[in-house]
Amino acid sequence: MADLDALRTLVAVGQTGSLSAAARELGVTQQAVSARLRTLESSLSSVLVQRSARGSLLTPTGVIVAGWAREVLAAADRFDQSALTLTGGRDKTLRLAASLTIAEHLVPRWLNIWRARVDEIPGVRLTAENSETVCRRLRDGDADLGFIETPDLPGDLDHVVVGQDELVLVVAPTHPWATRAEIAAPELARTPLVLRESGSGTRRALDAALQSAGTPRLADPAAELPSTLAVRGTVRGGFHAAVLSALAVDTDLAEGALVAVPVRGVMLRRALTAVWPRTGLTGAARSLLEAISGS
Amino acid sequence: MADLDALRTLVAVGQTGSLSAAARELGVTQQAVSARLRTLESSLSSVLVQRSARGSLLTPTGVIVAGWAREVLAAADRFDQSALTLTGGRDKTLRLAASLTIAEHLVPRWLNIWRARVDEIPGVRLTAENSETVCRRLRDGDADLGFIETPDLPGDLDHVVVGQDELVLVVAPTHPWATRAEIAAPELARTPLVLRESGSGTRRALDAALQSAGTPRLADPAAELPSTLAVRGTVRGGFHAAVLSALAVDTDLAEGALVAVPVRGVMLRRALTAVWPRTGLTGAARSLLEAISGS
DNA sequence: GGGGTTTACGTCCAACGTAATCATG
DNA sequence: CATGATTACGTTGGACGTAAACCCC
Repeated sequence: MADLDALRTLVAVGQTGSLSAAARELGVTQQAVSARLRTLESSLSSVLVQRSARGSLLTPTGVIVAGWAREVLAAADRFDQSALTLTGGRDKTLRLAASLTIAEHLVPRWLNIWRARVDEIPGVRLTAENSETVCRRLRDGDADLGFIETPDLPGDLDHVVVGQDELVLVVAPTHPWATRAEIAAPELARTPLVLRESGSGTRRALDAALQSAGTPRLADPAAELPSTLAVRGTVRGGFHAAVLSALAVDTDLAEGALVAVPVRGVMLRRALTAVWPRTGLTGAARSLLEAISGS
Repeated sequence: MADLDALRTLVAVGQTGSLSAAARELGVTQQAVSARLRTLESSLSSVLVQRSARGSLLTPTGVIVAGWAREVLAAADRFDQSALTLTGGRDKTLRLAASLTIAEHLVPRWLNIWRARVDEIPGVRLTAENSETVCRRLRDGDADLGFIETPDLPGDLDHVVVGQDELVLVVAPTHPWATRAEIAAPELARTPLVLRESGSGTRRALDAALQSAGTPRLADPAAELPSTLAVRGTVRGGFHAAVLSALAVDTDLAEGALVAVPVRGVMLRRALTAVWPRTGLTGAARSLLEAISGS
């Protein structure tokens, strides 16, 4: 609805107190700022800026809209920061290889913490792939540090546990299970769920957990979808339940779009492990690991 | 850097598993989707989608980028939701009037909770103004429910406390105080701070708290700025400290862009109060209040 | 007169839709 | 041959910069 440039403009006006100053900061003409603002104001049908002959102030409405805008811009900045790690700098960059869930949710967070603790962090290049590939890259010297979520650790690499990932049973708020206090493991196992294709890390972890809890094997899935994204979408539709990483659904849970249902009789949890070659940690990798574990 | 439509497109492709399906969902031609995707891919210089003659799948990189994109889109959706409350529907809408900090940070959150708990919430119109104006609107029948953060409650309105707002002393991570265990109230009072103009609610609250703690009056400010936005920016510059609402800086604190320093010897805290006319609460207002307090 | 702002106008690029082409199961 | 993707091309609208005018201390 509202484009990012318009929001950035509003915030700049709020910070500087003048359209022209905001224009200088943004590197556009003052007229462009004026135009952007009027477009934004009309699209919200609210007056956001009190213009005057010597400076402009945000109206009360402008203040709160600018506050809301800051949230969006912060999210966009985080995206840009994360995206930068895909291409990475040239030399002296820290090369990370992480399995999907970790690369998506945890690595950006860790890099943020690292940035806050260390004055100047080196460039980072992040690649996302499955656990076996992560380990192969480390052996081949194509990566300095890896993160995996499988229980089976390779013997020829050093490792340390850096966190836990919990799997949670989620349903839409309208689903019958949404109001259940808990679901017993066997009932979960025999109910058709929305699942990733077999072989996916999350599905293997669920399988393994149920098996070690002694419940019957998983029922045939209600649907088998190629991505967590698609699974989430289907669950929000309201007809089926799924088991997903807590990391993947935490915002949905916080917003109330999905509901977590406790499962009794099985430990749905797996360790997240950092791995690196026996030849040792590079300085940057060691520094990052320290930042992660110190948090 | 990346525009929202491109991100939306990527997510749609991930959910549907095909460019054409995504195009239908987005209401554009399939060619447009193809073009958007290629622009995005080249701007990130990464392959995000594995195209094939019968469907397309996200690459591992595509999966994590789509995940990051979802965060941005969720933030944008929250913005749109909040922005809707500025114009509001027509009749049967709940008219809220809130002071700035509450309107900016809390009302959107409360409405989300309300939405999650009640099947269908009515339209909402939100106006932001200072506490006196909020009360006047309630008396005049121009609003159904108000939220204020002043300690002085008008006697002719009903009220209930709905939360607490904490004021926190914040500095940049590079500021000398960033590593201090605590600051004593008198030291805070005699240090020039970055403040809002006198008369602002936050400044009055700080003044009152220090006074009731028996410390000397506040020193002359290091700078007097017209908006919290500007104050935040100056503090991030690193030279000065400020006292701001915890609500206004929580994301900065979480990201490590600012550091909170405990203050000893003074209670920097104020109640957030819902107020409404003696004539009673409307049904919608009562329902909202219940959702807030039940959370 | 020196910020600060708006109005007017011409330019240009980026995004889209139509149409034709290619690939695959 | 139906489905899905790309390439090619012409149109257009929105966003920007230049220029001129206005307003207030």
